[in-house]
Amino acid sequence: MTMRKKFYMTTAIAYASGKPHIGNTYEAILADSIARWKRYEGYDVYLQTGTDEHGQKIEDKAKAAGVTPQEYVDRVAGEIKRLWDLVGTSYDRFIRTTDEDHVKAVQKIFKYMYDKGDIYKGYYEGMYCVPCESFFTPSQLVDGKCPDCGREVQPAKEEAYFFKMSKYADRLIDYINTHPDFIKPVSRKNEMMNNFLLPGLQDLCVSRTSFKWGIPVDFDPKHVVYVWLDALANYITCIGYECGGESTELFKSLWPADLHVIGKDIIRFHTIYWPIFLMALDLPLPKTVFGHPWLLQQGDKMSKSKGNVMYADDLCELFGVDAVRYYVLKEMPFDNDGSITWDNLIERLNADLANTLGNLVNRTVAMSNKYFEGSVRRTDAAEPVDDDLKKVVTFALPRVKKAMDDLRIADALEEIFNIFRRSNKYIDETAPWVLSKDPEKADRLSEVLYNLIESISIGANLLAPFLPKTAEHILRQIGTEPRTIDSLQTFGVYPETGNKVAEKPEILFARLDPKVVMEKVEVLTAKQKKPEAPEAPELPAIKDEITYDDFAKMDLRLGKVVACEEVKRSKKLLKLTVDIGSEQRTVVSGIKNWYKPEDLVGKTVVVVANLKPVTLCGVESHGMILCASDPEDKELAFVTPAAALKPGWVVR
RNA sequence: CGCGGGGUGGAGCAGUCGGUAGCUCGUCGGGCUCAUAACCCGGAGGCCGCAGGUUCAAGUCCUGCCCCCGCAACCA
Repeated sequence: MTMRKKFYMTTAIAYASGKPHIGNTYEAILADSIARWKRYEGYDVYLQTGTDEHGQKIEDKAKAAGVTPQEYVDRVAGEIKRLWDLVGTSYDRFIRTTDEDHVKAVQKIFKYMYDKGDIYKGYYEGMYCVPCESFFTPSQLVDGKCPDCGREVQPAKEEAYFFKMSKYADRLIDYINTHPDFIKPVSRKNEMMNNFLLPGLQDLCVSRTSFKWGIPVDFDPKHVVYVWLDALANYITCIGYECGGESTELFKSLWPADLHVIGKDIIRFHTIYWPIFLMALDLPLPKTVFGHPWLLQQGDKMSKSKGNVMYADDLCELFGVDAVRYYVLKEMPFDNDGSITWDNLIERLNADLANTLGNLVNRTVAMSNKYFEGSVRRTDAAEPVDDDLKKVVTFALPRVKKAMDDLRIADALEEIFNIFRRSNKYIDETAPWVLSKDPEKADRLSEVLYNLIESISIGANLLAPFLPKTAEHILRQIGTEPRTIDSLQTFGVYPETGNKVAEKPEILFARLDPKVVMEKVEVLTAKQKKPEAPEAPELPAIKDEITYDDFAKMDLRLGKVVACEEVKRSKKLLKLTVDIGSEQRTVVSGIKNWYKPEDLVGKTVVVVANLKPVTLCGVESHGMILCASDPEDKELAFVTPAAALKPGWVVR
């Protein structure tokens, strides 16, 4: 008996802060398709997915919802699992980071790293907001105030645990350089190298005391483990890794992972921190980390505030699971972001699923019934025209295989659909309806239909990993069962005689009428938007009371902009030269998105004249220009006096 | 001069080693009637971002410039 080769793959675990949109769900579909393909190829696949349930954000959301964090994540994790199930994700375990085995395992890992000396206790320095109990780096502050509540912050330091990243950096650089398959697509590899590894890694703060909702450090319970260390560890804890002890057989047989499927936004965590954590545990590194692109709605990120969110359950209800799977798999390029729009969706489904595939199956089954009462029989009445069909059909497997090895799912689907396109053409070439008029041609007609059914059979088998239900449906209609992957390169495995197709062809995918669909979409999105309405951008709370003396500390002056230019290499900064009467000041302001330099020259603005200078993108800024904006910074304008007053006059 | 990716017919993309510019959709015309107004064939539509250079020959190599997008750095 031969052991089948194992293939351990994972998705990222989904952050349980809210309902995931179709872009998030895409990852589950993508991973599932790869998993099913690998299984079909004969691998013993273990697919891991789940939810990431700790962290401040979840603690806050729970508080806002008036429930405990556990209640909150129970609800969201349930929703995520439901969606993953809905789209057919064939996972072996759905882990939750609140699962008891995971929690215990993470505590052991933390302890092990600490004992080993890779984690040490130090101090986290930053600006602290007392009411919020939060630390911020200077860059996170808004106008020098707490970004959450807008109150004063003070320099403080907090006890924290740090991980010695630098210790393993050289080994990691070496690993990445000698393992070209480690980071895919390669463009991401350079990004990581140049931005993080080569400049030198900072030690990473791996514990928090500012919130409670996390895995407690068991030997120092006022700390919780940093969410990323917690989350990344799921890849080993879920299969039974026992730190400093005997891991399960499952773990021993599966680790190292063959493939982590993740979004491109978290490549850094998976190609830098995760491998380094593994090195600290003396575990081998995963073979490939695939950072897939994003699915965008009309080129925009989906977000609730934009009101353009599409959810997997809505889409499945409108179009069916396989249609949704097909779209996201097909429309996603390898290293560019894909896009989903209602129009595209409808067009794609009509053209490929309804027309090319659905109609092919339908007409073939209909002809079988019409001409032979559904009986399929091979007659060997071959003609040269058959050769190209057979060639295309039997060559599909190696092509699909190649595409899948490169993780090019869209290309794989394209190859499969070539079978169906070629088959449609074959019908035209052979014109069965003409053959049917000549009783002498009955054998030839039978052979033509056999060829078609065999082609469809091979195509359906190839399609199964991507569109499982559809494949099954097709096979049922042509009266056959799934077959082995190797048999797909042989034309004529479908029984030569005695099989029957379904008596009545069923519509595989009905053509969609854009008008009808859009009406349903309107209903859906209207429903979505309603509860959103009260959530409209709220104004920040009024800050704590101050005294007149506090106010008087500020020196506000009118200034006339005498020159203005962009700060090069910056995205938002303008460098202004402002005449404030007594002198000319250089002030840097982040308003490039709203103003062009020439718009500002000659304008009178209000300058905070006694603000401590700072350097921004290499330019020293002496002061600040007062501006007003909405909470989301969509609109912004500088403040100017109602009459033409002189530069240097005091504002109070 | 921070790093990297990209600009190809209306849309979305391919173009490996430089050698007549392809695919899917849409569009126009034709064909067919087994089928879900579907299927098949054909046409139109591209100075392959701009400007130079190397070459017998460049979308493909080199140089410069413009624009977009990631990542990094700052919205005082």
